Formats: sequence, C-alpha cells, structure tokens
Amino acid sequence: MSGPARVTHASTRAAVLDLIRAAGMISRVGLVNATGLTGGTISTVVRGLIDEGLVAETGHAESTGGKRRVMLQLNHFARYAVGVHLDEARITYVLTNLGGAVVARISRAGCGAAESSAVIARMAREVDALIDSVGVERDRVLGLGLVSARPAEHHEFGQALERATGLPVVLDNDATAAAIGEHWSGGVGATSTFAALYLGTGVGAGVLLGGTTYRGPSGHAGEIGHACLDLDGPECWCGARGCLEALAGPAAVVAQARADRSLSRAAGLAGGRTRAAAPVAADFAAISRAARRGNARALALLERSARYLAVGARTLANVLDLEVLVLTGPSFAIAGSVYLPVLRAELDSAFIARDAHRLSVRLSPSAASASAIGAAAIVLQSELVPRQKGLRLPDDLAAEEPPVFQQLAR
Amino acid sequence: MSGPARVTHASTRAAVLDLIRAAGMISRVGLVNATGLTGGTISTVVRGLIDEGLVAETGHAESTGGKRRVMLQLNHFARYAVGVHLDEARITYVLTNLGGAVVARISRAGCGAAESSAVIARMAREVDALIDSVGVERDRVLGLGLVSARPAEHHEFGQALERATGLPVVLDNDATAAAIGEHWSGGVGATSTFAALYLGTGVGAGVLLGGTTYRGPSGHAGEIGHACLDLDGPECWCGARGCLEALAGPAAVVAQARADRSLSRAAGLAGGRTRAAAPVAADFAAISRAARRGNARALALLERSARYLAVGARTLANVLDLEVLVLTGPSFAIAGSVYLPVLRAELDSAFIARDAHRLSVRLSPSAASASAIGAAAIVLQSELVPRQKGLRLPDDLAAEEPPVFQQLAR
DNA sequence: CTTTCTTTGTTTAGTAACTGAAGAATCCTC
DNA sequence: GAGGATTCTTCAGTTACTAAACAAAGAAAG
Repeated sequence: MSGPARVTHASTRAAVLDLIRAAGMISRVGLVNATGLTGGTISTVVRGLIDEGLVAETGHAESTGGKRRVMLQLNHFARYAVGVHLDEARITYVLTNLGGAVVARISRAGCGAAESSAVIARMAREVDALIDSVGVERDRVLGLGLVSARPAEHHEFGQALERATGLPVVLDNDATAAAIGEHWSGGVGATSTFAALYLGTGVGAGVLLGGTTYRGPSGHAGEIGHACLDLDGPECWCGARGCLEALAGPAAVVAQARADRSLSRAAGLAGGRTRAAAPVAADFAAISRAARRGNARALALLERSARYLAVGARTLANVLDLEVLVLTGPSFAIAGSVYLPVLRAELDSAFIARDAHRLSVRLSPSAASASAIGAAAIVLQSELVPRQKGLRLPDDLAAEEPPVFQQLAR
Repeated sequence: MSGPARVTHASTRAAVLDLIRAAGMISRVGLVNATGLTGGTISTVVRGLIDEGLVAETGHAESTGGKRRVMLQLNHFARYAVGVHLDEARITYVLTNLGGAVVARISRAGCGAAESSAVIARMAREVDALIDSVGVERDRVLGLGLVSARPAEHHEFGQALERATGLPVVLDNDATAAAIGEHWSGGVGATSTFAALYLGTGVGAGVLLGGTTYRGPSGHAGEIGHACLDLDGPECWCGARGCLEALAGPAAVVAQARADRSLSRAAGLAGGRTRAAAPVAADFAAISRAARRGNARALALLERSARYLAVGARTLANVLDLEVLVLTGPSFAIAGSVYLPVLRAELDSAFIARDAHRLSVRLSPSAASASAIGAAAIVLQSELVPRQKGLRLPDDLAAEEPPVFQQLAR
C-alpha cells in the first residue's frame, strides 16, 4: 500500500522551511500542494520545525467551507546570522534575523596593510559589539558569512576568524551573496531565475537559476564585467580589450571624470588634487551628486556608463534566460536612479525571450549593504537548508579507474 | 545500525546508468567510489540493470592485489533512439544506439510550405525506412527526438508525429540537443560544466551545468547570438544593434561576401546570380572552400567572423564559468578549422577564470549532424534517466494561497 | 601446495523517510 | 444540532538505503 518514496533534491525539512520562508505565510495544506508530499509527512515535518522553534503558528485563514487553515510563519527572532562584507576600504557588519532583516549594522574603515592577527582580533571585537548591541544570545547566532570580491584569498583568514569568534564562518563572493540576500529576503519568487547585477567599484553578478545558487566550477559564474562590448575598446586589467568594466565600471567613470578638468572642479573630485589614488567610491558619489544637481557632463558620463551596462545586462539576461534582474551594490545605491530607466528600456526592447516571459528589472531596496546582508543570508541558508547531499560524482573519475582492461573470452 | 538514507538528486538507478555511460567502462567498486553509495546498493542496482539488458559484464581488470574487478559497460545495442533535425531547408534523421553512436542516417530536402498532414505522413515513412534499413526491432526504439531552432512552434506537429510513428516524441532546441549529444557520447566529463557553441545559419549555444541541462525558464538559455559586441553595430532582426549574429553569423558572412563582387565571382556565390534568397548554407560552404583554396578575401571574412565569435564565446565562458566549449553545428563542420585556433587563442588569453581552471575548446567530431544525434540523445536521456522527481514548487504559489489571514490572539 | 592477506562482490537485518488510509478536530450551513 | 466539508494527525506498510558479516577470487610467501 504505497507508491515509491519520492526522491527530493534537498532534504524535506529544508525544502519545507524554505517554502515557509519564501511564502511568508502558508498553511499545512498549502505546503502539501506546493511540495507534492502528503499531509501526514507535512504534519510531522512541521511539528519538528515548531519544536525547534524555527516556525510558529500565527493565526488562521478564513474558512473555505470547513476547518480553517492554521497559518505558519518563520519565527524570525529564533535565530540570527552575522554578515561581513570586506570591501576595498570598508568593512560592513550586519546582524540579521531568520527572515534576513537587519537588526544591527556597523561599518568601519578597512585595515589596509595591518598585521593579519591584529585584524582578526579587531574584527572579532567588532562582531561581539554588533551582537551585544541588541542583546542577542550568542547561541542563537548561527554563524558568520564573510564575503569579498576574491573569497579564495581569504581562506586562512576565515579559519582564524572562526577560532576568534567561535562562530562557523562561510566564505563567498560578494555578488553571489547579494543575489542570495535578495532571494532570502523574499523580493523574488522562490524558484525564479534571476541575477543580482552588482556595481561596486567593478561590475559583477550573482546568479540563481530556478531558486538554486549557481557559482560555477570555480565560483566565477556571473562574471559579466569582462564581457566584451567593443573589440577595439580600451585595455582592461584582465588582459582583454573592451570589457564592460573597463568601458563603464565605476572606476572607468571616475577616471573619465577626473580627466575632465571642468567636471573635476565642479564635482570636487580628488583626482584634481595631489592624492593620486583617491578612493573611487567617493569620487563616484561626487559625480552622482553633481549629476543630480544638474551638471550635464556628469549626467552624460553616467548615462554613457548606463548604456554600456544595459547591453551587458542584455547579454547576461539572454544567456541565462533571466526572469528578474536586481540592481544592487554600493554604486547602484548611489546612482541607481540614473541606471534603472536605461536598463529597463534596453531590456524591454531587446531581451530575446521577451515574447516568452517578462523580465522584471528593479533596484534593490538595500543596495548599499546588499553584500553584507547576503553574507548573513548565506549562513542562514547553509545552516538551515543543508547543502545538497546528493551523489558524489568526482571529476577524477578517470584517474580513479586505472585498472587495465583485459578482455574475457566467453 | 544505519545512517540517514542518502538523498540523491536523481534516482539512483539513473545515476548509476549515467555513470556507466560516462565512464565507458567501470567496475562495481568504481561505482561505489563515484557515487558514495555502499557496495550492497550498487550490487542490487547493477543486477537490475543487467536483468533489463541495459548493462553487461564485459571482462576483468587486472588485479590490484586481490580479486579482479568485473568491468561493466552499457549494452550499446539494447536500445535505440531516433533523432530528427528540422533545419531551414533539410531534415536529417539518425538512428543511434544506447551509446549515442549513429547506426543509420538519412538526410532529405525540407518540405517548405507543404500541407502539414502530408509532411507528417512523409516523415513517418522516412523514420520507418531509417529503422528498417538496419533491421532494428521496433520495440527496441525508445522514442523520437525532434529538434529545431524554434521548438515551441512544433508542438502540435510533434503530437501528430507521435501518432503517426507510434513513438514517443520529445521536442527541443537544436543547440541544446547538440550539447546533450556531446555529453551523451562521452566527449566531456559526466559532471563538467560546458556549452556547445552551435553555428548553423544563426549562432546559439546549448548549456550543461555540472552535467545537468540548463534550458532556462522559457528554453532560451544560451542565446549568445544576441550578445552585443558593438553599441553602434548593424541592426539585427531581433531589434537590437551590434548582435554577434548580425556581425559575424554565417548569414552575415554570406551577406558580406555577396557584396564583394570579386569574391562572389571567385567563390561562385548565388548572390551574384538572379536568385536573391539563395541558401545561406550553400554560400557559406562556398566561401569556406574559397578560403581553403587560398582566397585571401574569403579567409579575411571568416577570420573577422571568428574574432567576433571568439569574444562572444569569451563572454559566454565568463558568465557560465565553463570548463569545456565544444564547437558544433553545420557551419563549424565546414569552417571549424578557421574558427578553432582563433577561439582558442582568445580564451587562453582572456578567459577570466583561467587561473582557476582550464577551459578546453574543441571541435565536435560530428559537427554536421550534432543536432540530430543530440535529438536522439535527448530520448535516451529522458527514457533512461527519468526527469527529476523532486519537489513540485509551483510558481503560482501566491495564487494558490488565497485565504485571507486573520491574526490570532494568543 | 598450503597458509595468509587483500580485494571484490553478495547477503542480510535494520532504519529513515516516505505513502495511503482511517480517524479526529474544527468550522459552516441549514 | 445534524450533516457535510475541510484540515490536521495517527498509524501501519513500503521503499531505498546502510552497516556489517560473509563468500569468492586472486596474490604473496613459505
């Protein structure tokens, strides 16, 4: 008296939890319909989640002719996570609850070339201060997400931080983190295919395909910043020519503005002064302010950047068949209002699958701290939605199978 | 006495079968190592596959100090599949065995604007002829894969063909099919992340991420043909400017050649004659022959196209973090030797993740009929590696959960 | 040839995670 | 307050696995 056990792609508990999170509020019957599992299974899984304190019954739906549905919601204050974003010159810390909402936030100047052990100690102190500032019990903090542009370089750093804080540390790319953050805080559908276009000083993107993070074999997926938009364009640090980042990234915009004497003066750019390596972020903000004040040259520079970014976004959307594109990162936080209409116009008119489905383009509501929030979301996800325990399919299969074949007579 | 049952991302039977296919030859111990399952499980699963006739024991490996391993292989002639590629002007039929090897192949001129029912009847006849030509029993043919550039338009056609042939019909995109074909016939690793860059008259790509086909929410994933490589480039039929396809697709190359009086004459292009809409494929082949004969203008045109295609491929590889790029499709079958070195050079020097892992670029050994072979491979895959039976996560979750919430006092 | 060790593959009993179906609880309608 | 509708729980049964013991086949050493 049974069909075959259904094979799930993640553990059932995790899938149910994720659905509750994504739906915001849902009943057991809703979960039955959404998962395809039976009522009995949902009943026991939900009981487990309630016992753990992760989920709570929060009310009733109106009757549809019989017993009213008991509504379930994530118990947002049951667990917390710390997210840390190591930017070029700043460290941003956030403490979020289970729903991905920020409950505490601090931001400090980066530590340049300081001794690693001193930096670790300082960061551990700042994380402690973050947690203590809102009186959250330590054992409710699931872990710490540490994200940066080049996470691979922070491997040992992450392990040291794990020892210093006593929290499990996970590393990731800042653009991927931003995408996961958007997904976790529920702006986009649970299974939608979307990318977070991340504009910091460079240009990148984090990618979720059908609700699942796609990082690529080496974690470089979404590298749209080095899409070529001009075969004879300027040389890029990556070795190629005409890369989106070299043509239109914030660093390129700032360089173009600094070369314009009159704009430099009007916007008060550091480039005009003695400090040669003035922070790009500050000057980009100054250019953006100048544009808002009505400076035509500043606006023209930003719009030129937006046009390049728009065709880059078009390529990204075409290759991945995106449903949603979220603009995020510090530079979009500053100048998003200039970029958004240009990107929307390009994608409305030139996205190749536009007849098949809509591509919604929007600005992140928390673009400035998206990566730090995402870092925390990665912790929530990795702790609550355990990594796929599927088949191990090692790449070195060929190397593993050396025995020489020897034909058998039969 | 047990750990938790391992959750697999596809059914175990399918995963094991896929591993045997991908490895070519493997022992039970090899499968244990590759899957992470225990010997007992592998033992029973393999017995089932042998009982079904899908797998056979084909010999022994040399001893490594104990009992010799019994080697397992796909029983290539246990099942067959038909693949049909509807191209602009040709229909290509192949019959492949379980290993994806072609056992029969026919190619016919397309049927233009003929009555649909007549076309169905003709195709059913030709499929029958294909199967009968090698004396394969009908019940060993798993199904028919029908691929084209715009599969969505062939839905009803597919159903009619299903009735006419008595074979289950699956539809897909020709570029995706080509990628699956490469995967199935084992040129690329079982879990590698790769794309098949498909050059027909247009430019497209089929994508497999970690061994799993990625089609995107509307089946448009891999649409690299409309990546923008020049903001002020020529207008494309898609509505945008500077698309890869408009700059460098075979149709564009042919148009450029036809505009060149001397080249037209030298290569014997149809463009010079009265027929205005001469087939692009024929002229592209003529240009390629001219280039091989040493015509500098033909070669220059092809190399220009290759340079554009190379930067387009770079963008594709960057966004998807590819490990392997296979060049396939009729136009690469003809002119692959011109394109391959240009693409290799570009990707060796400008692929952004080149420090993290190799990106291997190669020409498909069966580029000319890759789509038809892939169409058959899709059947093999869909019949033998049943679609993921995971959780249903309906998009209309919000619509499904209408009951109005009503806060409970507690 | 015998003993001992290594490796491969099979069998068996036990378990987690489901399903299906029956039953209990709750609400609406008449 | 009886009857139907709907939601949720309980429970026995099935499936797909695991762990561990066992059997079989060969290698190495004396």
